Amino acid sequence: MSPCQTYIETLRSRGFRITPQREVIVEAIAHQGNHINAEEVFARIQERTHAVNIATVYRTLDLLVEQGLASRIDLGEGQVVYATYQHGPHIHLVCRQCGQIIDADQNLLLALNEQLTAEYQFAADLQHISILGLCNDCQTK
Amino acid sequence: MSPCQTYIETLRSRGFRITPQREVIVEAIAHQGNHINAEEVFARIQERTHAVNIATVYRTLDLLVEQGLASRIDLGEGQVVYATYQHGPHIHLVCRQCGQIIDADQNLLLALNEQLTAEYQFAADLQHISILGLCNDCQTK
DNA sequence: TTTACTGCAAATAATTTGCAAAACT
DNA sequence: AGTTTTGCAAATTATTTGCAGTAAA
Repeated sequence: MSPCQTYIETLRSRGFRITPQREVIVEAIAHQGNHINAEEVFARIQERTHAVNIATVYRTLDLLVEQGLASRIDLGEGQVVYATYQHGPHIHLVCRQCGQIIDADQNLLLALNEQLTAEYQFAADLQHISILGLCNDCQTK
Repeated sequence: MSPCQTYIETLRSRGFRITPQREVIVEAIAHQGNHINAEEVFARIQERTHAVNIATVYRTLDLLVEQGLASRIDLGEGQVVYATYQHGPHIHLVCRQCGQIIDADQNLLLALNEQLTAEYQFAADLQHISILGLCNDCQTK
């Protein structure tokens, strides 16, 4: 079963109705291996059909996040992106200059996470970590 | 010389004009030892005088950030706060549930920062780091 | 048939901007 | 005096919401 079918079946099994809109939205986010924002999901769907409204895109993305099938990542500077859980956890390195997003291995966070737990009793949401800074190219400019 | 006088003098020495608005805004952000958002700066000033407009608050906060006297920290979930540099660098642990912000020692980041530099050539902006998660109280609820 | 879901357009919230008037230096 | 800065109100952007109609189950 393809990943998007799995998401659809999970929603159905939890009593949600499967509409054509939900199907194309799930397909759009699941096919994008990477993070994608709501407007991009909308634009991608519009290329083929105008049968989905932007409000429905937002509502469906919210549903996926609520149901634990996707995560919403706030990159800072007003950028919010979504990704399904098949796109595993990692650190988002966001370049303040060019906007590029580098995905870094989340293993780098293991030590930090342990310390946050031990010293601050804080359960960091590793799925959502993003760090602002300058990428290699933008440092020299 | 008090910290806010230092900020004012720095601005003056760089050729910016010192208006009463800028003085009260600098005072508001410098007195708050902690981070504060634009609306809070505005509200705090309004308690005494109505002589400052919200647009001016935003413009002055931007100026302080541009001039390297304060930092803008995007906490995620649409929350943006400001703090002067006398409030040193640290990690902001933001509770997704209750909104509480815990300031963690940035020394925890030193190892991570080295790895980001070595493996990704990424210069993380340590002044601006915030991590979403659940605080101790909200974990048990 | 029932009631969840969608489309539409209006509401919201936080921030930004254009422009003429006010005020630092 | 000359230019920077401010106030005001309108624009912007991303997202949310109310409500009546549509369509899954």
